[in-house]
Amino acid sequence: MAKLTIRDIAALSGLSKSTVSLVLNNSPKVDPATRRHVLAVMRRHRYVPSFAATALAKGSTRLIGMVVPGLSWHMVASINIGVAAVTERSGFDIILYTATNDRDYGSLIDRILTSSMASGLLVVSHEQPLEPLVQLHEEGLPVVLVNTIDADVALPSVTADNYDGALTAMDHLLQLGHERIACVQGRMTYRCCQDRYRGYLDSLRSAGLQPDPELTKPGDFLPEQIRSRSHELFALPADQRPTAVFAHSDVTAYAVMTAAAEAGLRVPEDVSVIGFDDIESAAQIRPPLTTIQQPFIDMGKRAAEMLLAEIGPTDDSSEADVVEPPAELPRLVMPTSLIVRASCGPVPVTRSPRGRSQTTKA
Amino acid sequence: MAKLTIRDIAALSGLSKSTVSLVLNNSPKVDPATRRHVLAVMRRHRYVPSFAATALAKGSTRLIGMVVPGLSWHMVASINIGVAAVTERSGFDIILYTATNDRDYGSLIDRILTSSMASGLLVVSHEQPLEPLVQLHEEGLPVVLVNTIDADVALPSVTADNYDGALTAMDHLLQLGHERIACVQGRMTYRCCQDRYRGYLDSLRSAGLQPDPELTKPGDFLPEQIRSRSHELFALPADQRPTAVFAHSDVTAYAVMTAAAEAGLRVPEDVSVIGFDDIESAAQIRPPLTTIQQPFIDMGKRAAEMLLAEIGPTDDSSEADVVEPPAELPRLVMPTSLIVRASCGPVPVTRSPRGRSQTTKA
DNA sequence: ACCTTGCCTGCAATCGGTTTCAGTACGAGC
DNA sequence: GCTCGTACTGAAACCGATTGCAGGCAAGGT
Repeated sequence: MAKLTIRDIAALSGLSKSTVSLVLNNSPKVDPATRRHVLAVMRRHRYVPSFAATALAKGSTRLIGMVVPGLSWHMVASINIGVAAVTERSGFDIILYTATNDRDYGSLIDRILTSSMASGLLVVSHEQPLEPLVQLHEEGLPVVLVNTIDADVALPSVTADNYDGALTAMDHLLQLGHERIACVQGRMTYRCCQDRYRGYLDSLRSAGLQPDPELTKPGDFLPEQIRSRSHELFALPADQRPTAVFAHSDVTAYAVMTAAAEAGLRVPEDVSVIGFDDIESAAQIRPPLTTIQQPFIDMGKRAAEMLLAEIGPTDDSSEADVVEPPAELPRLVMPTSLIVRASCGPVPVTRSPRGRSQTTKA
Repeated sequence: MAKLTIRDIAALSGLSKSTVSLVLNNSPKVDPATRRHVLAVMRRHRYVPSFAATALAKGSTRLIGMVVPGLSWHMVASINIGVAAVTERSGFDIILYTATNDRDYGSLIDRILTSSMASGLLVVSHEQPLEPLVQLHEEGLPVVLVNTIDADVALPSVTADNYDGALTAMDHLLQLGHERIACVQGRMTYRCCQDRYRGYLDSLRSAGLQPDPELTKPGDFLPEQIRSRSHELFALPADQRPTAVFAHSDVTAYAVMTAAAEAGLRVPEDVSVIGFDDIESAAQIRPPLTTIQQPFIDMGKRAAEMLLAEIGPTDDSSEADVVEPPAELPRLVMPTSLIVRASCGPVPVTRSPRGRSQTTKA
């Protein structure tokens, strides 16, 4: 009943505290037979070393903090799968910080890191200022940003190649013959959305097309707003109306498709829609959504690996000029991939009868 | 640079270790002025007491474990919002356990609880055997089940009233005049799905209708399977085809609607579909889904509150016959609510031209 | 018979707090 | 001038591990 301590295990197995501790720490200086015996005793009595005591003595908790903007996004759920797979394998556990609106990040980070509650921090899609993190990182605290939304900060990060993804999406539409391609943006304060929009613009321009400001609509990931702005798009006279829409996310694409249906337009016959993310339901809706897949699970894995690598070597390297990582900040940019389903088709034949010349491809 | 300790703060503020500790623990025995001074010194030097040391000394981590089956479900995300709101307010943090396929639950639970890493456990929609948890709970370890899928176990729990929700859903359909109502089931090993099915059957029977086994289809929450089984439903001859479908979840309802569209049936004109959950996109799809809302956020809150209540009173009550909670296991069953949108309509008039006699309504 | 080597013991310090307790300094109240 | 209460001190024990070190004991090599 009363919690067992290492001392009890020592007594029960007829050995000394030191030896038991050595067993716990996989020291090679213990006879294999003895080790087995001790482990058997532990198992029999369901002994598990005190987490707090171990943490205090070792100076490390084997806990990593994960800050997320909420769990409801596909992205977060997927990243977590990757992270969990890696941390679990390495015997780390995850402290979850759901970043609600009003939380005070400064003190949160202090709580986690300064109290050495967590050995490292994984920050997913953070909307808050990152300066405090940069400072802590310079002081030697492992931090990795996943899917960061900020412009370049001096922190290791793992992101998807949003710019290239946008290029790929646009390429797909261009190859189908579309020229009047609209863009329904996500939250433009996010780096990823800026990148996607940059890709949109560059792609048009390098195809010799002039981006039409009329065809760019803010959406901010809000279904209602997306729908009403899409209606503006579809209400345009036929020769100005877009034949395709590049949506900054899959749920944005859903809303665009809904608006299209409400406007009496069929997807993909009248208008093509391409999304971004490849969320689970993308394959299930009607029509199945063509989209750009982001490798979230892998991003989670890689991020966790990077973090563990940063943590690993020196468990508490408060000694010795710690400043080794100026070498080069690891910044992983992972490739996206085009998933072709059924929401994009060739440009409607009835439209644009005048001499469309296929612009030369790069 | 080197981490500050309570001893440093004592020196810096010209006081003793004891006093500083008293300040940290909000003891009333410290002069308010002194307290302010100490706090100022702490803030100035960004001191945060060591998590491990505090945990060791106090015998409690203020960490609660949350075991979830994955983050990708709406349910889990919502429950977490509620849980986080409560724990955050009480200064607890959450250790997240994503229950992947192969994880060894026994050892996991030992790690968390026996090592007193977490002061309590919140188990969300658990598919694993619960006996070890029951045992630990009897030994005095706080556990609360949220949205449990098991039959009654001797553990405190918070669930939605799935049976009543099913009744409400069916009532809605019955009132619209439907009599041939199909049921596309979820994972029938889950308690919640059993309850929903029970509600379906009871509702039919109490309306004087004979449940038609032909109209019950397993779905197991798998979109592909749901679609193909729904096709069987819609391929039935017109007089045997269901005029309404009660789907065991919203995503199930989506798949049913997709199948309907593929079969050339319109929702709700030709067939009504009602879901269960009220996930975010339910209002966004076409047609907006009528569904039964589960109060997940509140469930999370209540569960967290129950858990904290169990933890709260006695921080480390290893003394004194701990066995107080046999009194009554708190089992909270929370009401669901019908959200009427547009996916359900009156029974089609064109159908059943031959002498369908409207059975007497209750 | 001597020296290694391998395995283990016991003791003690350490991690950074909490908590208790006897004791002190100081000002107020009588 | 005495007592009392308040606010604080300093020392010490404690939480349950890790780690280092001196030393013991037995088996094995030479």
